[in-house]
Amino acid sequence: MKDELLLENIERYIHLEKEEANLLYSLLTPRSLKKKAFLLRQGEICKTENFITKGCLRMYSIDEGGFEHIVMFGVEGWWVSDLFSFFTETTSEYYIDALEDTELLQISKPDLERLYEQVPKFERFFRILLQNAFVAQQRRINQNLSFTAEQRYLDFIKKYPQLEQRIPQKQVAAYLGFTPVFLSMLRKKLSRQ
Amino acid sequence: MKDELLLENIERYIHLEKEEANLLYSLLTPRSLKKKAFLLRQGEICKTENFITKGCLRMYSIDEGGFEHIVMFGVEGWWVSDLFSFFTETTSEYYIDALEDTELLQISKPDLERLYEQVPKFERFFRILLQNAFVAQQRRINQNLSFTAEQRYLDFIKKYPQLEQRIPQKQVAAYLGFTPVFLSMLRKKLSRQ
DNA sequence: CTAAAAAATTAAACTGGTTGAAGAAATTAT
DNA sequence: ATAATTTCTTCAACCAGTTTAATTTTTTAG
Repeated sequence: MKDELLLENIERYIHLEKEEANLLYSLLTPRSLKKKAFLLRQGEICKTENFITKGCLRMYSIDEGGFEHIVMFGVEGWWVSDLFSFFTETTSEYYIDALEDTELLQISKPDLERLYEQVPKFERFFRILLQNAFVAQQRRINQNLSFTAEQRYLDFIKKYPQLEQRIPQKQVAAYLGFTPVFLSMLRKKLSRQ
Repeated sequence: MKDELLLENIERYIHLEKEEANLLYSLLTPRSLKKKAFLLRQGEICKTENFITKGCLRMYSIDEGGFEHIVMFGVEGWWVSDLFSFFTETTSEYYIDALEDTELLQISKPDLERLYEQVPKFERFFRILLQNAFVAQQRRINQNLSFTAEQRYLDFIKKYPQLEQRIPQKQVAAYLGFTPVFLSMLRKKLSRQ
């Protein structure tokens, strides 16, 4: 049932025969994460790509001053992992933890490479995923450069209306790049108008 | 001779037989761009991936206030294009122009797909390219969130020392996300210490 | 259900970075 | 070479967003 989420996700870009889908599932490992549990910590190597079937993750760094900065959120239907660490097998600078109880499907690097070899189509699929992620990031860089804090917030709630309801405001602030105090002032100001 | 730059670039990730390299070159078109000439304008579709053999390009947006924001630079050995526009064949929000007289090798989308089909290794190569670009962007997002303007500038000159010499300071400011005036003040302050 | 902890609000003082304007320096075109 | 244009610098007034800290509200854990 929730497996269908992954197949839907994939079939948007490539068509899979039943055996190919079966091969994929034979290589995936389900995993549950309780709220606040870590999937990855700074200094560890990210060993898997992770597809979220339920729940919500965030990937973030902690700066010298101890402040958290969120580089990405993930919810149902999204892939989340530190691709740099995963691909290069070097230690990660990021943490990934669960903002809600979360269910994942995980694939390891050797298994992913096996998959590419046996069904080259998958290499295409993961390239397309990466393209989409790349484009979303580019958009974010551009918006961080050209938008004010207020514009970025309005764009965020427009783009992820569900997400804003699900997660604490301080996480939104840590994603948008300003303080929770400032976000609170912003919201007040916007609600008055 | 400068063709070798591309081969070196590719051979870092995949090994090419002579025929495969020949096929690649048969699909590449050289192009020259005079300084200030446009490779892409907002509203156009980005028809090619572009490998720089000489010179320097920037990809940027112009906001409502008329300010330019640089999402990426490219110099010799780099690939530059609006991947979103290229992949989806939709109009671009960006401009790409030359900061110096520039020489390119271009490949069109149909030719790239021909290349993937005939030599699937290339799909791997371009996926790796995309991975690297993705990681660089993620790093930039994280730095924009966690670093001050001064830290970002110091990181920039450390990471691209050559580039800072080659391009006007105002372009550096448009990349880092602050004003040329502020950059000038920063440089003065840093030179005093 | 209650206590404890975490998150959100408010206000005031403050700071990093902007704005506008004017002159100096460097680059470009003729 | 010279004029025209673009870029860089400097300064002072200004504003968007931060900081600190106290209070209230919401969430979590037992």
